[in-house]
Amino acid sequence: MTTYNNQSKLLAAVDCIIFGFDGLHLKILLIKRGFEPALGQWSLMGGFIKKNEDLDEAATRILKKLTGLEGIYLEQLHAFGQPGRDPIDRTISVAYFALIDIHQYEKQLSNDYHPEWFNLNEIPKLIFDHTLMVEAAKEKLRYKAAMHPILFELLPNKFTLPQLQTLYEEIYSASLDKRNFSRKILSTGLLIRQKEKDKINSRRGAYYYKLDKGKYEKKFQSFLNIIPNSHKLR
Amino acid sequence: MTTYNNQSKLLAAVDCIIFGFDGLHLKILLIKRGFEPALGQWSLMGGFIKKNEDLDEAATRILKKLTGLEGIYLEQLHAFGQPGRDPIDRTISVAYFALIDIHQYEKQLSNDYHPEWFNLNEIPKLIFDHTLMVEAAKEKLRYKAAMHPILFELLPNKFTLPQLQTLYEEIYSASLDKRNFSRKILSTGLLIRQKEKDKINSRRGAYYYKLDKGKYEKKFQSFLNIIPNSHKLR
DNA sequence: CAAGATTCGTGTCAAATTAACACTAATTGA
DNA sequence: TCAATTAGTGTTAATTTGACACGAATCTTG
Repeated sequence: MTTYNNQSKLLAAVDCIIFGFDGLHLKILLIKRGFEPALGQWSLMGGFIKKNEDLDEAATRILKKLTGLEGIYLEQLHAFGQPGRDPIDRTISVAYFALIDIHQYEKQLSNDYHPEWFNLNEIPKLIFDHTLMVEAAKEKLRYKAAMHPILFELLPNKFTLPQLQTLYEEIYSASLDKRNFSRKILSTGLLIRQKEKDKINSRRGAYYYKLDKGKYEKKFQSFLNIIPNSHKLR
Repeated sequence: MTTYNNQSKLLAAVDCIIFGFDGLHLKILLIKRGFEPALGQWSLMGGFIKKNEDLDEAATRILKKLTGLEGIYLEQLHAFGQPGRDPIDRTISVAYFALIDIHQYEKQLSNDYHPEWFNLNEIPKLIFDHTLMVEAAKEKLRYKAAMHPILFELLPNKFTLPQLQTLYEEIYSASLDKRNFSRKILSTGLLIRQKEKDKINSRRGAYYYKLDKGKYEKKFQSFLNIIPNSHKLR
């Protein structure tokens, strides 16, 4: 026997939950589905896995197709395989979540997909089980960000501590003490203060910081405890 | 258009990494593959996903087929989809990991699969990408157990603190201070001390404990910090 | 150009948590 | 009954955490 007989084949797809942060709110990028079924309805960006493509490759390809971006933080989230989740044909979808700097994205809007950013609490009805996927992605992002220095991926190359704090506050719907926050963040040693200040968002101006890339790679697995009592969440 | 034309279909499978603990060592259960290709080689227990089956269902079915057990801790680990990972036909496999009480298993060995338990550091060469899967499962188990009270799943209904400590020590290749260990574990309030003692493993005997199931469900998300400096691991 | 408004940046202290550490108690087997 | 083994427990010092408030820098406006 050199084939697997009698096993039913099915379609395999990838869907991407793309997070961005506009300085105030955490958002995800949705598209208007361009083909039947559910043409015109809001959907995650996705696509079928090609014949000679690995899952990660497929996700990277799809992310690039929508955003034009490469070298993005991308992580496999979960495989979804309910029979009937796609009404047309049995399809397993492997969901990925991506964190992008929303400003890099905005520069190049040229798409057939009519993509739009939605605040997390204003997400429209989505096709299939995409709402489930988004929920799972939100949860995983919160889980992971409580322990790993991951949220930098949502900010520009240079960012300020107030920006970073706002992002944490948005993600955890919590307000944080800025003295404790900066103490914890700076104690990781991951940030390098720049000489320039951001004078756009305040009169006085806040120092820009950059990630220490070397330490970032090494320390990625380190656990932060940015959110006081984050272990009591949920 | 009411079908997805021109998309290539493929096979979808589930593979299970089954962990057990014999009181001394953490082990995984492997089988001798019963069909070509790679007949007779060591492999994870797995199977194709059926026509009307969800992924979790498939994993549950496969776990039951091998161990006879139901109601087992089972969690999706990762989807593996390298083209060519199965030399016969393009197959995506969704890996699950399971934690079982090895003693419940031992009671009923009656299998065509010739299953055997292997210590984690004595795992033989496995087919396809199963070695990768096992590595990922080990890592995830260590990650998760550092923060969630999950290891009880590997122990019998009644267990002693020394047993539990040995399990933690085995998983993290660390030796722990038993005073600090018991303080931390008991402070979760998850354990209920029984009146009987385990007189098998020591002369003096150690109290048995049972899980407080109610609190366990509620507190599952709680973060423990059993391993001092677990955040410095890896 | 002075006064007011805004937001940034920083330090202390008390409370809680953590890690390090050693001895007595219970039981069995010789 | 003595020796050997393993269980069970408490204190202290160090570290980490959370709560808390004010002066500094800069821009705007009158």
